[in-house]
Amino acid sequence: MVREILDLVGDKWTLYIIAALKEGPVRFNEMRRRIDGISQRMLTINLRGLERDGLVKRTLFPTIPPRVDYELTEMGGTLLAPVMALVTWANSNQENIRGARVRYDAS
Amino acid sequence: MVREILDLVGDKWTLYIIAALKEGPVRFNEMRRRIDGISQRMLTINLRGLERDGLVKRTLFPTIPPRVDYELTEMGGTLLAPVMALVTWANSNQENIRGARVRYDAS
DNA sequence: CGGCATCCGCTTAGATACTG
DNA sequence: CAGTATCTAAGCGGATGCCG
Repeated sequence: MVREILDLVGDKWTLYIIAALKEGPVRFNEMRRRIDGISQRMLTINLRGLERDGLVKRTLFPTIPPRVDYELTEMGGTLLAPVMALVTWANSNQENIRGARVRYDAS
Repeated sequence: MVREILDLVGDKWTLYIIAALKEGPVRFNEMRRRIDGISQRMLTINLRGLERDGLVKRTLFPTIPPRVDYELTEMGGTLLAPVMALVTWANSNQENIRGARVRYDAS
């Protein structure tokens, strides 16, 4: 079960979705734009999963055209810190990693 | 590039490998046993990738039979904290997530 | 023991088209 | 705008066999 959850939070897109929601509610297409490279299909599937797991809340405004807001739930908010720690780590270590790769590939 | 790194840490097995190395050097087959469900092939491939990225150090002892130790590099060690934060989060929230799923599936 | 090479099925995700 | 449906290829990963 813990395994299942780690597979979830360690999923390719989950990190980006959580990070994209850190400022507050975001509409569907706005998220697509924020998460470079994600397809409509993948965003939908992953958002459904996160909603099912109680990490993301979906709010439909039945206007025309329809509007849907996604935001972190309370539990989703508690995941933000660990996720952002990872993002920060990635930012600060990109140079080191690039260097390591160059050295490795050279040998 | 940051994207590439996040894909790395968000990889299915990376989190487990890093976590498995937190106590110190571990031999290949010992890791296999610690990481439930990973195949030899996947462990090898992922360890190579992490070695290339400078996160894991591989030490070969040319004895018979051969012995190979894997351990976190200094940079790999700095990734431990964020990763363990995620693991801890997964542990503390498994009940909430299970509950959320039951509620979602019921509706 | 700690791999690498090959084969292969099956999931996954991207592209595309369609809808309320 | 925010999806759903369908198709397809690409690759992920498991199984197996062999090797130093």
